Amino acid sequence: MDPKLAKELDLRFFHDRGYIRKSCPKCGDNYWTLNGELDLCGDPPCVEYDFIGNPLTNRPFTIEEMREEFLSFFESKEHTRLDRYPVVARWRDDIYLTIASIADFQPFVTGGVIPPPANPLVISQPCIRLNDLVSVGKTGRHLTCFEMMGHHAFNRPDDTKYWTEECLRYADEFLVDRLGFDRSRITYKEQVWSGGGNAGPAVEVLSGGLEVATLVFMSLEAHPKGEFEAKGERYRRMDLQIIDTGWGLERLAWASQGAPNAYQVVFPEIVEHLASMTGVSPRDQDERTLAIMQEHARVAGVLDLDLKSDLHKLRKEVAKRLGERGITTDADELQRIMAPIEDTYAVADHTRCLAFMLADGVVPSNAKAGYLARLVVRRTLRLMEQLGVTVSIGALVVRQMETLKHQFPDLLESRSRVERILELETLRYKETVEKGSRLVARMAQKGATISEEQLVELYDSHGLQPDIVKSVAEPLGAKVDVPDAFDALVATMHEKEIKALEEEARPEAAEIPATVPLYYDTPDARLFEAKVLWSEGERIVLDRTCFYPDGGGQEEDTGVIRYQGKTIQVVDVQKDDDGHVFHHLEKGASIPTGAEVEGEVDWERRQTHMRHHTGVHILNGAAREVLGPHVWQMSAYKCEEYARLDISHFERLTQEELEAIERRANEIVLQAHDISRKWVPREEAESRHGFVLYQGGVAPGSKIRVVDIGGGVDVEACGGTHAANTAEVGTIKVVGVERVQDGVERIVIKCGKKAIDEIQRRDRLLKESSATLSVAIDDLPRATERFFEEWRVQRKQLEQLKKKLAESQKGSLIDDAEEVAGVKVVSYTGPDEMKDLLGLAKELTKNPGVVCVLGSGEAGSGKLVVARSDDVEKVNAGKAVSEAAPVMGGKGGGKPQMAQGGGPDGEKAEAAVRRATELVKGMLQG
RNA sequence: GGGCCCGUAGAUCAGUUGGUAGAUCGUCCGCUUUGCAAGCGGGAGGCCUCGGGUUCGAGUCCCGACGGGUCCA
Repeated sequence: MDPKLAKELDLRFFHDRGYIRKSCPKCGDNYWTLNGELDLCGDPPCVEYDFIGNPLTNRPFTIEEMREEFLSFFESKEHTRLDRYPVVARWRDDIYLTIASIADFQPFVTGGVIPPPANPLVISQPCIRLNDLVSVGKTGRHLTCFEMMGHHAFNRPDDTKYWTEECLRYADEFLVDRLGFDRSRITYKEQVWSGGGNAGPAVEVLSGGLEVATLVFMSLEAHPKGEFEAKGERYRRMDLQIIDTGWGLERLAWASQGAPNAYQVVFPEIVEHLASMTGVSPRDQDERTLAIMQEHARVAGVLDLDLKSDLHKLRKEVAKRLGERGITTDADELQRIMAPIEDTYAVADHTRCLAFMLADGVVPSNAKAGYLARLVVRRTLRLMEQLGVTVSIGALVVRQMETLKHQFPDLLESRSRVERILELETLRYKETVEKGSRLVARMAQKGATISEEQLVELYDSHGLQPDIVKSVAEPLGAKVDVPDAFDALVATMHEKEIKALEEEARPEAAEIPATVPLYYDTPDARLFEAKVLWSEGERIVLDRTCFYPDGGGQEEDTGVIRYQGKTIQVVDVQKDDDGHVFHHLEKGASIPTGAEVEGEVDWERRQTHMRHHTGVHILNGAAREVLGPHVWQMSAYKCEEYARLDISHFERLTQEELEAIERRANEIVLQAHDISRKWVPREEAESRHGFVLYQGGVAPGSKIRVVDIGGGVDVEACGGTHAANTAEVGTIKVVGVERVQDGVERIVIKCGKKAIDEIQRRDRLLKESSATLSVAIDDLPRATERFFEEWRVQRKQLEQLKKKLAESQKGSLIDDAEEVAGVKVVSYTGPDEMKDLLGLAKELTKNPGVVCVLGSGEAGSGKLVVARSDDVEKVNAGKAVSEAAPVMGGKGGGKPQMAQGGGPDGEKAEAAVRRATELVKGMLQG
């Protein structure tokens, strides 16, 4: 640790109260304690839990009590209490899920871009971390979904709240005076924290072997020449000094109860509920089992094993440790006792995780954040199967919501949607397993073993876990070898996929001032005068411009720039991160720096873009109204020809839903709502509209441009060009839907004139079709159906007629055939199709002793078929065709019994037949 | 955002250097049986997802679209 950072943790708090600074002989970290006899630092794996059966507090707290205790304590210290943020980090583009309380305030508050919503503040933030998914239920402390309680202070040079000394005093007062912790059982361990480009000294608060809090003093930012060093990176002091604390709500409550694991404390109700169905209650067990469970908890918590690949190792290790404590057992017994209990805990945990994820609007999918939800759903379903839990996963998740309703009443609002989603997900999962099982069954019947390679393919392409494969294949008598490190195997396979993305080179123009965008303040201006600030080749930067650069899913404006009487086309407009707008001129053109120019935007194109962009916002608002608040813009694109909007939704849009959305969107157009487009401080916009603002992604900066249609019909942070009133959009016509990925529907629209063009085009198509069929447009569906049906029947009849024809031809052809070496050689040239020739050939060669050479020719295409009865082994049809087809300028081939060929010179078909016949005769005689 | 797999009869799936599309189940008809389960015989049912390309010839090879599945970040 950088000594300069360690010095910042050399606090009066420690010295005044008689703490001793020690170094842990096991991990080498420094820590502070009042207990002079203490040796190890108090952090697992250096020590084991000693609070199990020996609570750290003077009374047990439930989760609710502990949360309230914490929040109200810091309220009494002038902190403002905040409501939770969603577990889906909509305000971030670097993470999908909220993983810490500080994540709520990154990057804008922590980056000093906007002021915090309150200062100092306190919050209990539900967080989701899926990294340790496999450990959940087994270690006693891992949870996918937990509440991180945090008190945060944001100190600026001119406005300081509090720093290290106060932070430690608060911790001491809260733990000792409020909760009744024993001071001598608390150690404070010195750490360096870093993440997301920031760093700072930190203090881990440990007691009873449990880390109950981390106090981070975020005060550094990454800088190559910084004076501080942390974990190999250089950092320098930043203006903002942030108190970032994370207190584990579940851990505190757990420690206060001295329970064997966190799960019984966090969701006692749901665990009991599950136990009542499976008969595996963690409480209701015989003495020995209880003892095993208790010891298991103590030991499992500190073992740092890779559970993914080596659960068996954990069991063996625990069995060994239990032996040292006088309980004789082995890995198999442990597995038998612990697995159902661990699975029960995992189900309890996962369903709570899903309650938050789904309520906050995650739509399960095969990609992105939705994939994480599906992953958890499928894991849970599998565990439920193993446990024999028969209720639906939806019922369990709703039950979780019920138990959480006092603290988080909003969860239940989405109840019906969540139930529907989980119903669909359960169906999908079952289908995947069924389909996969059939596949495995087929593999298993054929061969003896299912290879490693096949296992990986089954998992990777068909979503089948090796244990499912095993359970299907082994009863069928096949062998399945599951490698120990299966997950690692899959991971290495995927490593090869990583490809470097090519960055598009952008010109450097950082030395000049940013271009003033005129398209925001005067959106109706199409003509402007400006000065060239920078010029290189065909690219120029102006001091101001009406040209909208490519961005926000909206294509750039085009138009012309006039200079010295010349009119130069602007073919592309791009913006860099520093606000320079680059105008790309037509090929070969250039304008020198310093020149005064006049620009004119192609107004037709711009207006179309505006209609399409506003149209997309309206469509988004309409979709949210029709389908629900889980609908979220996943991506959007607007160009001159069309616009498209990708939205999250859990099933395919039906025609009815699509029409309802289209109808509502056009209603909004007709209602002629005014559209306000204003730059608003970010925090103000967020507090007024919430994170729905960030439909189109998170915009940077302290001020964001809020596009508000009709005072709330749709409100988004957006930098695009928009109409002033919805009526200007004209018409919104949905022209297509597709499914981009599971849970994401793409709606393609055309607006205004483009909508009319499209409607007219479709009208023309209908008219053409109806004219061809000579029916009225209204009768088209029925008529096409009838025609298609007739065509099908007639095609069938034709086939049968041809077959009969071939039969009747057969007799005369055989009669006329030349006989060579006891074999009848049929030679024929007609006007037939290839298929008919083949049919005839088949008919002719049914009887033994026949060879036929059939041809047909028309201008541009000649065909040749040679076939023989099975017994005429001397003749090789393939050879005859391949040698005769060149007569028609073509090629051919096939099997010895039957071959076909052809060529472009159709008029020479007869010659080809003659040639082939000669060849056949030669074979018969030779 | 990236990778992999799939699309053939109502269903589940075969389809072999590219050479006239098959099986099983279901369905329909007949026979057998007191009836059921079933058995035997026979039949119907296919724009091989669509559009391009290569080829004398494509279900099969190549490209694209559409529809599904799955894994990873």
